[in-house]
Amino acid sequence: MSHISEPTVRRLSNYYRVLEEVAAEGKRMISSQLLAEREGITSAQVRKDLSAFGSFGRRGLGYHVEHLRDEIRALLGLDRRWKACIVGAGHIGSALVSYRGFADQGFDVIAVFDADQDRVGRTLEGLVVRHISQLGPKEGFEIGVIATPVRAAQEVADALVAAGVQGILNFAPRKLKVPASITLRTVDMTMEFESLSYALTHTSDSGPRRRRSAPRRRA
Amino acid sequence: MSHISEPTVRRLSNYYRVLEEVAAEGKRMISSQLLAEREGITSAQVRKDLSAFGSFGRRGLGYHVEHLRDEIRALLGLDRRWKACIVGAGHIGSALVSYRGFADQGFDVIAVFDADQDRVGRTLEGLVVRHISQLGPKEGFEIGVIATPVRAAQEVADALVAAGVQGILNFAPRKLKVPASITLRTVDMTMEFESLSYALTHTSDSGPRRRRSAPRRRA
DNA sequence: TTTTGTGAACGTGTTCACAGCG
DNA sequence: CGCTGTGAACACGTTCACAAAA
Repeated sequence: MSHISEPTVRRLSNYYRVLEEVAAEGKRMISSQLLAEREGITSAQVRKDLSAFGSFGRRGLGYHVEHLRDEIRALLGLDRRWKACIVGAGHIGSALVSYRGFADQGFDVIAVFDADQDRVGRTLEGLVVRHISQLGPKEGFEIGVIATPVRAAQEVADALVAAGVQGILNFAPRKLKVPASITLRTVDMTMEFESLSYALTHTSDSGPRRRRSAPRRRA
Repeated sequence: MSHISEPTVRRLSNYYRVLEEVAAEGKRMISSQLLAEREGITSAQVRKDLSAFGSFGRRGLGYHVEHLRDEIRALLGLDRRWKACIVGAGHIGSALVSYRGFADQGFDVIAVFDADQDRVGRTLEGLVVRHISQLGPKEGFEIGVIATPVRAAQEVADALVAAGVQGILNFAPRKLKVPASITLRTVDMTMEFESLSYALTHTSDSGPRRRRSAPRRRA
């Protein structure tokens, strides 16, 4: 199974959700063609992705829905739970603590930290917000979630690494530096806003109006 | 400037943030090399990206920080404001209404909708939550943000399109169908969780433990 | 016949390396 | 000399097309 590309893992995530739906609909088998249609991709892509992990299908029949779903669940590591903490009890941090999807995917949020004394001591979903200085290796956090303002993000990342986490989910719009042994995923909403803004500016109405002078051509 | 790839636009977003920082530090010029280092990419990538839009640099000197920052701001369409509404006043929706980054990037959230009568009438950041049935074309929303549970997402997307939005920012973990003329960007946290879970499962400790029986080889 | 699994062909995005210009 | 702008080379991911299996 050598090396798996990032896009493949992301699509695996999608297949998993589709398979859950299809299983709920009671379908027993599904072809790569049908899976592909739900995702808006080609059937060859689906087969390539899946074949990177093994031979899950049966020629002439397709894939067994529940079996494939369970295989993918295991591949994604969703058949176990992770001990997670959230740093930052502001708007986003609070929303994340309450977010059902976290628990559903196997993330147990067992602590919330913040640097602001006004927030320390408050209760969020049954968890008392603790001061960031209490973040340490004793509680065995495996995953840390960064939901702080940008300026604090790198410092918090360092603290999480020192506390022994293996993975970090970063919601601050900044590229963070972590040791190679730590897995980092960043959810950068700012980038999505700007990508949307770009697309809206450069489609339909009036096009990419050039400010000042005439359009230059390259030599 | 023909066609610009999605990755290029995303990096433009990053360059913009770096340039804001560098400008604040008082630096006048910056080379593609230095810009690249901050992003962890190659200098050739930076030059290729920028040259797709014009010749912003000076050979032997580099790029003028403030000038380049302003050019990119205009390219991303950040030199204007967008009228936006948020649908879903739950945890995530509430967090987004309060999110500073929205306003900073030129998004003016001027309305919040929800389907739940218990939430309708509440106030979020000075905005009264209104019932989803009031979502219509009269207020001239240009961008709609979906912050509802998955099951409502497609229906809300349809309603936003009917209300005349040009772009949709979707926070529900589902691939939505919208007309080709509408720009859709999805922030799928679930996918990031799962990608993180995958990475953690397949690195370091014990590797990708195979459940049941021996690994099959392909024929 | 249907549909998978996969080598080969293709296309797209990244990196190299250097000509060109300040 | 320093650094940009860019064609050419390269790497990587997607799609094609078909042999193999049910």
